[in-house]
Amino acid sequence: MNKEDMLRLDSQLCFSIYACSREVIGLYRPLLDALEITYPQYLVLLVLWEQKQSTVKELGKKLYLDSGTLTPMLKRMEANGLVNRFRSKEDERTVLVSLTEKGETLKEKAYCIPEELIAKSGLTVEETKDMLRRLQALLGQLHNLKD
Amino acid sequence: MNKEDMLRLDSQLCFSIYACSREVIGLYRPLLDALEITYPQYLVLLVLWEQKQSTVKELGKKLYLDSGTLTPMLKRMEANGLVNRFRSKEDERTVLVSLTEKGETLKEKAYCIPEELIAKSGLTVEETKDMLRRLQALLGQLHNLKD
DNA sequence: GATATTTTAATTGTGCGCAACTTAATTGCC
DNA sequence: GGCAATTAAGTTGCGCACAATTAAAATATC
Repeated sequence: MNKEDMLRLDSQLCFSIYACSREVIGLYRPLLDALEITYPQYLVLLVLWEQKQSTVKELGKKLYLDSGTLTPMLKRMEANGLVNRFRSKEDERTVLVSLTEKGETLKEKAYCIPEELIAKSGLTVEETKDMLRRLQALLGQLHNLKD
Repeated sequence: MNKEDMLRLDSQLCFSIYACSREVIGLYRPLLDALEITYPQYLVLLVLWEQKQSTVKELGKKLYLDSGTLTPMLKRMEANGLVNRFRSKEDERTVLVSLTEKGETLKEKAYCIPEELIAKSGLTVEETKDMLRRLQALLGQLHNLKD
């Protein structure tokens, strides 16, 4: 395979990966619009619906985002009444993030999102789980490559 | 599967898809930094290296980007001396984008990108092609879902 | 126990991504 | 030909991403 073909292959891969993630976000958008949240905000809420409270650092680790992204985003979410932010008493450096009543309640409306998307995609739950497994394997590989 | 488990599955999928595309871009970043271009600019150049000239509309179709994203990006690339932009004579609405000498030359430096990444990933060319096929199939499915 | 190092958020600045809107050219239709 | 509808870019405004820097608290080292 010559270098011209290699570059063409790279180009197709770059296009596909880029477009895929944006298509997925585009699928969620109308559903998330109904909850008046964005996709990254949905990710934060998904974490908080699981564990009620988190720190900025922990959110960053789970979502692969840094404070430069999270701080303004969490401030917007606070302004929209979804979360509370306050400094930890034990360690004044860390900021704790928790759900408000409104943020908690939003979970009820969110249950329909995976249901609608799975229905729309025509995938079975097992097929979806399999896709997840492959994605997570890929993510693990990618993460290790950075060494 | 109850709705709680469905939401958990959705959450893992959302995290994985989001993180994957950002990890990939992160892999390219150091290589693209050397060329002083960003990932989306690399995508534009990949198109122009293939066909020398394109329109904003055509670029948007290939990269799934609209003029609100492309116009300022192409202006930055023009300011960096990578591309020329000019209105078509036949149809004054359309803007043609072509490579400058500098943009053309950059291709030589870009050949090493797919080589380095394939080497780093440990994948064979065949495995990479297979991954591309699966990605393109997924992209096609996703695109059809919007109906 | 004072000082250097590390850790955690916040801030600043640049570049997308996209919705909504505007402007200007072209096409359709009568 | 004249006018409405369509099409292609551009503009505006907001929300991420992320690099680089700063500020403040905690920890390590001596």
